[in-house]
Amino acid sequence: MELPPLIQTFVLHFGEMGSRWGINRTVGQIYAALFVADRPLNADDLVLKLGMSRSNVSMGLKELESWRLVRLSHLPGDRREYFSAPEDVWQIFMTLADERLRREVEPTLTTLRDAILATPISAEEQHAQIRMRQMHDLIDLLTTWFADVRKLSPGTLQQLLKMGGAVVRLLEMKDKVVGRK
Amino acid sequence: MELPPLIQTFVLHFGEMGSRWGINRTVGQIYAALFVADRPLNADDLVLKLGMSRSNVSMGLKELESWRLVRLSHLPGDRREYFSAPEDVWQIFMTLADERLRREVEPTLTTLRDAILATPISAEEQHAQIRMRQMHDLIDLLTTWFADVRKLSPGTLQQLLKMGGAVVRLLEMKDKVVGRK
DNA sequence: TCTATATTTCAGTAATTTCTGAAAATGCAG
DNA sequence: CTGCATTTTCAGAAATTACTGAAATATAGA
Repeated sequence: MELPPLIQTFVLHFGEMGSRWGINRTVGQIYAALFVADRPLNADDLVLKLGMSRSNVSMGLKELESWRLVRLSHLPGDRREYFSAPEDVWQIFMTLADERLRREVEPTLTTLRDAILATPISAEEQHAQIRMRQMHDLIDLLTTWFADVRKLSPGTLQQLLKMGGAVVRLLEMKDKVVGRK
Repeated sequence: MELPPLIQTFVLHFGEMGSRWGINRTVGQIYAALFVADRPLNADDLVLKLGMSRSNVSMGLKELESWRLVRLSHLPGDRREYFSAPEDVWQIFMTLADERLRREVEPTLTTLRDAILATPISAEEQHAQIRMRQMHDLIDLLTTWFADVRKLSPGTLQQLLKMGGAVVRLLEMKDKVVGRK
């Protein structure tokens, strides 16, 4: 692995984290290397930097493309493809969240809905349905909230996040003004 | 696997999801079975329901205990340990979030902070540090926000989530009242 | 204490996932 | 077209992770 020590630590850490998140280690390393790079990198750059096989890099990049986490570009007079991570970390986070929602959360909600709609044939199944509905409602609440704040401009969203729990005081204020109990 | 079809689908789905999240398939199945069960289950119940070895169940339960996701109980005149998932799905979600923060996010923040504090020995490292700081600040913003709303009562939090992006209108209202531009 | 029951550990095996080199496919430049 | 640079595919090898049965350990009650 041909990387400055500071970057190597980061790349290795992300490899480990990747494997804890169902993304494999080398894919994590590739993304980390692209993320900190000061210019787009081609597949051979990554082979050199990360010390893995060409084919492995190719598969890793395909995987990252399927997550919409990399940008493709070309250099004049160079046929090779160059890859980079988006500049805006906030956008990277949103893309990641969107993909996880689509790949994991949505299928789970579908499974839950189907099970909830089925006719229970025993008390055991009836209780299971109650539990599944609780889980469904929680996931639904969280994803609906996310889809909603997702639409805000990054600036507004950031402002909102910085406020944290303090927004509650505003709610109370509003209730007082409007006159709710 | 000795489970009613409706429950079996749920258990299998959770097994698959578990393996996408760095939690292994059988641990996911065990938790799913406990989650929907209408009474606490002992290890042998799980062996019967899920068709896996006694030792595998034992290891899975240990893993779930380390995530603080199961409750232990005993039946009068029965030495065996009985396991159950907490009643409150909201609490389960919070525990999961807390553990993931502790195990994954905090070590990542530490790695990032260390790298940011190091002295860069090249332009490449200097650029990497800028990127790492961007990532650090985003993760820090999100975790700080979470720690803050985490303290709210489930009721208040739920109310807040239901509002979604609408809270922004309140912020604007406040700014108008207070007189900010 | 001893015994019976329950749980955990762990070494070996099985299953799965990751990784590689070689071959095939792609696609641009001439 | 043809030739060459580049990327992708894929079958097998390597590495990792999961799972099991058997043995060890723990513990409640007699």
